[in-house]
This record gives sequence, C-alpha cells and structure tokens, in this order.
Amino acid sequence: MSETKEKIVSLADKLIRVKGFNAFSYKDISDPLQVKNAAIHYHFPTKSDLGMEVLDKELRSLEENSAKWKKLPEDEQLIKFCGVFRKHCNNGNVCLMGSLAPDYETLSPEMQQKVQQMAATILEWMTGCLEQGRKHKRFRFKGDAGDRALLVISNLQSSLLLSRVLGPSAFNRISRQLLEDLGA
Amino acid sequence: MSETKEKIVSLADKLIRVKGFNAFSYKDISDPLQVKNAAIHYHFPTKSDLGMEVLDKELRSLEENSAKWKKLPEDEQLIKFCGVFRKHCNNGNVCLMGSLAPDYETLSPEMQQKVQQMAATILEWMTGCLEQGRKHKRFRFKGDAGDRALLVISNLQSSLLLSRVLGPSAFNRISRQLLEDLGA
DNA sequence: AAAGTTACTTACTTAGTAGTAAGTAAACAA
DNA sequence: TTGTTTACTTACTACTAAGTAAGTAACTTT
Repeated sequence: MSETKEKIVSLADKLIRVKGFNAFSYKDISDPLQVKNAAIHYHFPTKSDLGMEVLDKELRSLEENSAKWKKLPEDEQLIKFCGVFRKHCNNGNVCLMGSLAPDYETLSPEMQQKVQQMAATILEWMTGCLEQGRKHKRFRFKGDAGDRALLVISNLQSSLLLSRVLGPSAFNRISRQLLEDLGA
Repeated sequence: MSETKEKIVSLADKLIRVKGFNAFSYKDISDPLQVKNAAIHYHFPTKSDLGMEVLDKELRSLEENSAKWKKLPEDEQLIKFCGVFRKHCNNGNVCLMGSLAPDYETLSPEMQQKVQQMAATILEWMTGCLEQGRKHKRFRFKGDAGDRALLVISNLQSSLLLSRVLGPSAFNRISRQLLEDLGA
C-alpha cells in the first residue's frame, strides 16, 4: 500500500469521526495531503470504497487488539477496551459506530453490511469477555451476558457522543459507573 | 404558523432523524410537499434556521411532557420517557441528540448552543426524576443521581442508534435492563 | 377602493460535489 | 532496451447544494 493511500484512509477515518461520512468531501482529504481529488479516486473509485477500507481497517484493529489481550484477565481486557474509547474521547473523535449509525440509511448496501458486521463482531467479543469474566468471578452482573454486552457497548458509544456536547467529563462519568456496575 | 411551515418543520425533523442533518436537502422537503425550494427559504432563510426551529419544537415538546407527567410516580414518569424513545424506535427514527451529536462540529454556533441546551434540559429533568424517585423508594441505585441520569440518557440514545444496525430488539434489550437496574 | 402583508413561484447564481478520461513521469520487468 | 505497471496530474463533466431577486395572486387592513 502506497504512503498516500494509507494517509487517505487514516484521514478519512478521522473525518468520519469528526464531521461524519456525509459531511466530509474529497477536498477535505486532497488539500491537506497536497494531492488532487483524482488521486483519491485512483485508490478508491467511489466514496463507498473509501468508507469500506476505513471499516475494514477498524475490523482488523479490533481483531488485533482482542488477540493481543487474550491472555489478560477479563476485567483488564475491558479496561483496555475502554482505554481505546478514552483515547478517542481525548482526540475529539466519536467511534465509527456512533458516527455511521445515524447515517446508516444513506450508506451504500455494502457499507451497511460492513457496519452490521462490525457491530456483531464487537458484540460477540464483549459478550465473551463478560461471560468468561463472570465465570472467573471478575465481574458481577445479573442476566444474559449478551444483553449486558449490548448495554456496555451502548454506554461507551454514547459517552463519546455526549462528550461532544457536554464536554469530556461525560465520558469519565459514564465509563466509571459502567465498571462499577460490573463490580470490576 | 402556516400549514406549509408546520409541514416543513415536521418533515425536517423526520429527515434529521432518518438521514442526518447534513444528508438531507431542501429538495427532500420541497418535493413531497409539492412546493419550490424557495418556499422553504421564505419561511427559514438558512438551513440553520430550519434546524433551530426543529430543536425549539423538541424543547417545547419536552417541557410539555414533563409538565404533563409531573404528578405521576417517578418510575411511571421514566416509563413514559422510555415510551417516547420506543415510539421513535418503531418509526425507524433516532433521537435528535443521537443524530446531531456526531455532526456537532459541522453545525452553526447557534445550533451547537441549542443542542447543548437540549442536552442540559434532558439531563436536568432525568436527574430530578431519579433523585426524587430514589427518595420515594421507587428507584434503587448507588451514587450521584446526575451521574446515573447521564447513564440512562446515554443508554436510551444508543439504543436507537444500535437498533438501526442490529434491529429493534436492541432497544428492548437495553431499555429492559435499564429499568431493572434501577429496580423500577 | 387603495395599500400593505402573506405566502408563495419563477428563474437564477454561486459554489460546491463525486466522478472520469486522457496524459505523464518514474519505477519495474522481460 | 522496450513494454508495462504504478501513482499520480490536468482538465473536465454532470449534477446538486444552499441561497436570492423579482414577480404575483390572494387575503387583510385602513
């Protein structure tokens, strides 16, 4: 992958997280990288293709992280996961799901499918983490682990959105309660 | 207010909730209402003016509801509040905060301020509801009521976003746990 | 009856948007 | 050394966006 191509993808990632998929244009990428918009079309024929690459990169990063954390106790895995969100919060980003879910109806069918896949992958990982963590007495919670996983993801996602509006303290207040409620 | 003006506002509300503020255009409003785009500019000179009216309408509806529910027990007030979100979920809508927070950086300063005001208003109401509800033994939860209010709002907001991607069961799974966790 | 006001339409401008076709310079392969 | 591929640029198209100026028909006020 060429250097320019990588820069395009990571700038697109940032733009999706800061302005939203429909609010950024090729100019927002070509200007700072000092290339022409046709250079972006060379690497990604359509905007959807670019969006797909951003999503694929996120999915790869997810797999990478979960593999890296596999041996850690489940409560520490969850803290690492929260750490990713904390970092995004500090950078003024929202998560990809938080940015793309509101725009879902305007996305290409292939992007919609990929967003679904990403949601399923995150939910699967979180469910396993909570389930194993409860078995190993590192978490305390009632009910189905899948349901609880949905709640945790929902909170992390919203904490970034609300931090936009209410300031970064929102993230801290939400994530702290989240871990407390799980007895972590 | 003329009939057309009301129709413009409620269609804009719907479009913000379904496609997002930056993804809908005046054509999306003028075509179904069978007027020209200049008719929209007559009532709302700029897109920001239109967005402001949608936000003002939402704030009025919020005040209306909280006044209407004032005499109810707090757990029933919360269930009513969840009911508003359930209805949106069934209509394929997300909430205004969930739609506008990701686009926050692209909004006009006046819209940003109004979104902040809306967030503060909701948070204030929810904090009061939880605080009073705990005092009257209708809710059971630890910690600061304001923090817990943030958590509840965060969950309701995300439940609509995730329902887009994962289907409407996400809303039910999240809202059920929410009420259970409060002992409601 | 005259003058204004309301609620538009007609017709337009300006400034983008994603996307494309053809050309080019440099690196690489046969 | 020739041919091919890579990674672009130049220069463009077709379209859509928000926004505006001027005109008009109907209703309201004086």
